[in-house]
Amino acid sequence: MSRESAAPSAMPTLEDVARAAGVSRATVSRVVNGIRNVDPAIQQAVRDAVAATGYTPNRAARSLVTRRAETIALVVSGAGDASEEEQNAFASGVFADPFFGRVTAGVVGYLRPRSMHPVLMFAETSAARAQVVSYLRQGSADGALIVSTHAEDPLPGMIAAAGLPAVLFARPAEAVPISYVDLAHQDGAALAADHLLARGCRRPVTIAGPQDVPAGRQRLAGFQESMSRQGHPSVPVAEGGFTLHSGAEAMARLLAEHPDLDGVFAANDLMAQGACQVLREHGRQVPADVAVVGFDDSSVAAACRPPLTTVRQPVEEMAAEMARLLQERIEHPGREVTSVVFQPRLVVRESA
Amino acid sequence: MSRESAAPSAMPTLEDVARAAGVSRATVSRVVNGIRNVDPAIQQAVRDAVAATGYTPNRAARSLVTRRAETIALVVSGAGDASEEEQNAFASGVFADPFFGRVTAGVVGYLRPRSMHPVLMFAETSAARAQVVSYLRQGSADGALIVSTHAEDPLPGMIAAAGLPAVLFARPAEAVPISYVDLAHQDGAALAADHLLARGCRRPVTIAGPQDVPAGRQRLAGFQESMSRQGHPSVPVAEGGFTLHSGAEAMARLLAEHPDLDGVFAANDLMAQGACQVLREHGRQVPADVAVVGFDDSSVAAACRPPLTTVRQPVEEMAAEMARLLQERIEHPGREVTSVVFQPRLVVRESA
DNA sequence: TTGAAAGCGCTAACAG
DNA sequence: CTGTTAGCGCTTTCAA
Repeated sequence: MSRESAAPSAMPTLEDVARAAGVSRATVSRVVNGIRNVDPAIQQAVRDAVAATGYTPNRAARSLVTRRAETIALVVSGAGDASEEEQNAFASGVFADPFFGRVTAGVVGYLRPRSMHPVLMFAETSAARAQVVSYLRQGSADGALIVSTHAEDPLPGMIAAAGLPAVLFARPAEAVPISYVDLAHQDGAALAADHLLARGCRRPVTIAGPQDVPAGRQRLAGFQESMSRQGHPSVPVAEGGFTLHSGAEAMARLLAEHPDLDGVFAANDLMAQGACQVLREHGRQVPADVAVVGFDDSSVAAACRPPLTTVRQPVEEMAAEMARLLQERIEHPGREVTSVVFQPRLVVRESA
Repeated sequence: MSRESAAPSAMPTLEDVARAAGVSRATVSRVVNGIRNVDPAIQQAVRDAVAATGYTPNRAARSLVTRRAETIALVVSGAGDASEEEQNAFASGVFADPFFGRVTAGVVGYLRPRSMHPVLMFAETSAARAQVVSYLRQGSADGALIVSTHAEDPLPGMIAAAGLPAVLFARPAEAVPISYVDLAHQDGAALAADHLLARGCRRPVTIAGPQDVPAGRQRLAGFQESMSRQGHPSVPVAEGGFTLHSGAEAMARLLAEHPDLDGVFAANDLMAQGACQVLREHGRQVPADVAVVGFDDSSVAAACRPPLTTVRQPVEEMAAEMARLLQERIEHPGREVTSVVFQPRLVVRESA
């Protein structure tokens, strides 16, 4: 038999439990919600009745009166307006970067112990962005955790304008009254510069991230500044797009123009991995001939050959903090927005 | 000013719109839900009122009466009972495999045009599994899309026993009255075997997936069977765990025991990539000295050096089909469970 | 400490 | 074609 019993229609309600326990709905509600001032004996009776009936509170009914969905949205946002095909590519592409998996893990790590689960949304088109706003306005979620992939992302502004609770990963390009968590990217890049120089690099180059993304700009600035302060005022730069492929291409360009380079700082691990591949294909040993430092300490850093020396961005902790900030904001809508900036640290492996 | 206006308390209701339009709640409800039989003039008046008031239907209220959450759960399930630390590792580890990103993309691709969004849940401990069941029983989601990482996963059984709508990715180890989508793994592995032999391999070996996972077992069986039929009754096997690292280790073992090998079939791309790394480190050229075929056609296949010849598993389409089957099941609970098996195909790149 | 009663915002008969 | 009327299942004053 592959026919299932129609369980849903038989779902017991508070009323059923109340009848079974010989008390009122209100009393059952109280013990279910752990409110004191209920006679221990009755409390036990209710608990038995709950077990006997297999009662589970109906979330919609509860939300209707509490005005809380007990759900938050995790939205991966982009800019622009992609075609439907590009949309799907966006969704798979996003997870090709281990970064988002870490964000997810951090968010779930915080939410789950609190019996909450994130609703996953992508917002790379104006229609999708409108869907996100409407989702929140419907009360389907109490707030949003937003991870933008572009600086000109209009979503934070839309959310702020609608007065909806949200927290961003990374400070937005233009000031918006929304809390965010971020990393001291410049400090991290400086760490990379210092390490490269300390191990004796004479001709450093860098594969920068996209310069229309704050993190990309800041990492480059931090690297250049530290280098410049230490006698390397103009380090060759090739811009990549935070992908493995773009990192490989950038490395090839750099190699062509500066064959004598002996150290490279890639603005993320994926590009560092691409750089390592190209370096090897050009017969350069890493780190013997060329030292490579990445950024993020994502899963590819350890998997890369050789394992990548990199700047650690504590994504999971940052994501958890984001969730915490959001919850705080949902509970206390009046409070000032507060942001948290994490400090990176260098993780030395074999590539430099 | 960083204080936001308290929008939520002022959310307009159907009543407000009705008053503004000079009609009844029911009429407003009708036009909002696109039900015919409403005078065009009134329809317009209502639409204007909706726009004027900025009305958005309250999801909880609607769910309460329709008994539909319009939400589905996407659960990544495991077996066993991990510690809290392992739990977080599970969550990040899951997304380290591009497979899950593709599943997510496929699911979202189907759901989004229907204004639905998945709630992401991990279920690798008994407590987490209980949370999933309770989440569904609460009516927080209308059904579940389950992707198991282990064969002994008890979740499908629990879901089936509770009579909750669900669809699985991959056929469960023991029969459970739940629909599933799956791939003809054996056929795919046979494709790989044929290709290896066709290009002249004389001493093939294989890096199998974990043998406690059906897909792992089936891919090995399909490969062996096809090989055996073509004169290679006992191909050397090393078992891996579907991770890059395990693939590298398996390759090293195989290389040590069978230095003359000239072709390897890895049961997934990640392991194939690990194999390529080890092969290169041992001075073997791919594909000149050793041909390598992977499985999945995940994002790493194209990124690998050299690009991987692999067996394509149309994960996105399978995931979308899963969502479709679930929706069907939610709408027609009485119907028989139906499953769909997809056919793999070979994607030839450079590694073989 | 407990119960009665009033909704939360919406949909869905059922009349008209 | 439109309005009236019941609730959906739950929380929460307010009395008792």
